[in-house]
Amino acid sequence: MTAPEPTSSATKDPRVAEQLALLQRGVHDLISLGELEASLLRSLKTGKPLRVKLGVDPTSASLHLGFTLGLRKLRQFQDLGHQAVLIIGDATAMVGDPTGRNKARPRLDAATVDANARHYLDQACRILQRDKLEVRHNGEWLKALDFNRFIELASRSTVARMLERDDFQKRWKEGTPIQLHEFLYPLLQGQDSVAVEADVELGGRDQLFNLLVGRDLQQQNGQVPQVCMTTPLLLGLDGVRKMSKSHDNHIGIDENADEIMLKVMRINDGMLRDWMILLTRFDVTRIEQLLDAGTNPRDAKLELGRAIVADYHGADAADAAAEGWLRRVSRKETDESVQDLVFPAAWKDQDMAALDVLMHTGWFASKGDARRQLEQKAVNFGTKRLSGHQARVVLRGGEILRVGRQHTVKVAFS
RNA sequence: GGGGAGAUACCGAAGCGGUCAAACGGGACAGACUGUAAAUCUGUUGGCAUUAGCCUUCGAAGGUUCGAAUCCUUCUCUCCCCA
Repeated sequence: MTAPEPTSSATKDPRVAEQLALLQRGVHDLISLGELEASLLRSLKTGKPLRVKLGVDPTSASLHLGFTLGLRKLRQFQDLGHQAVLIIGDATAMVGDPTGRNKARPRLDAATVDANARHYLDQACRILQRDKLEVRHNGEWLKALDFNRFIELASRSTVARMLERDDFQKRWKEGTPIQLHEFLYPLLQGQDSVAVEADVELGGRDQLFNLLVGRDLQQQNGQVPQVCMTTPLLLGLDGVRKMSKSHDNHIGIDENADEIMLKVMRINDGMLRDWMILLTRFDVTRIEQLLDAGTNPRDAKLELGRAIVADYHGADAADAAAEGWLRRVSRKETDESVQDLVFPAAWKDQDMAALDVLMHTGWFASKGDARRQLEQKAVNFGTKRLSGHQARVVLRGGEILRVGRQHTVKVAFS
């Protein structure tokens, strides 16, 4: 995390200073501060809002918190009266951004991209102000590139320049294939900046290279090169790697309130500061207070979870989720809000093999899997802990069935 | 165009004719411990079966053999070196 740099002494206008203070929070790279100041000042003088671009490739069906850093930053620009331009990379999604990959992204077909794009936009608008948002699909101009223009674009960079990149270099050394079209990706993204005449482009820190290409292309097209602003990479739930679907360490913004709360509570304490800076509007004093040795990290985390849930489900849901977590996880109380799981009516009051009951839940990939849970004393039924794969139970209705930390339901009948 | 190397379970990686459902590490899951975590310790980690055991898996398809992840043939994909 980069601490906010002091704004340069050249800043005379207090309104610019104010905008900068907000915009610099949770920013990793800023190319450059001076240019951003100048742009903000120019915008104030002319009354023309800055065009701030953020590109997302609809490569999967849903967004996770990692993606929201850029969206949140974009929202800040919106709040300051600037023009947010969200690029849906329907064309680039089919190329596949090589950034940070250790292998080529699978290329997607048009129908999938299309479906994803719609869903993305929906989710992005939970953070952005929809009515003030300009949404563009880059297929609009990229798919219209003719052969000459395309070759010209490809001539704007060199193989050596591409190979300088960490991700490519790693793949090269490891002997993982790099496909030719992957080299084109940064150029295409840069072309987007030209097409929408971006003043500022946002992206994750691993996108810096791509963002910088945009500057070059704009300059070659007689435009003022965009300011590049990157957000840090949000660490995933494992606390080691960046949040990513493929690492399965993500929190999806369409997950329900309790799930989000549960996951937030399980991040390790060391990640608290970053997450609060990046995912909440807590001011600095608040954050310091929550991180103070006198505060139980659990309570700080609960605040964080509440703030995150509130963004996507509202304040009431956030309070309920926090309460629920305290009851269920912290105090291990069973409560009324546990969901019913319906069993066949014929099973009522019957002496059953616990194994069959577990298989009915659909939580386990195989009987062996369920058997293991029983052997490992992971299964609680009512007030009893079951033990051994031959355990038997009698379902009467209303009992709480809990397996490990993941699953809790209340027994019901059809 | 020429020469070499390789494809093993979720991932990395051993194994090179039987003792292989396949070492080891990571991940994941469970239990103990805790402030929710993390760390640590313990256990589990193809399917079916109460045990014995049976079934399916080692890039794909064929073949050799009593027996193949291990040998042969063809195919697919990848990497490296030289042009």
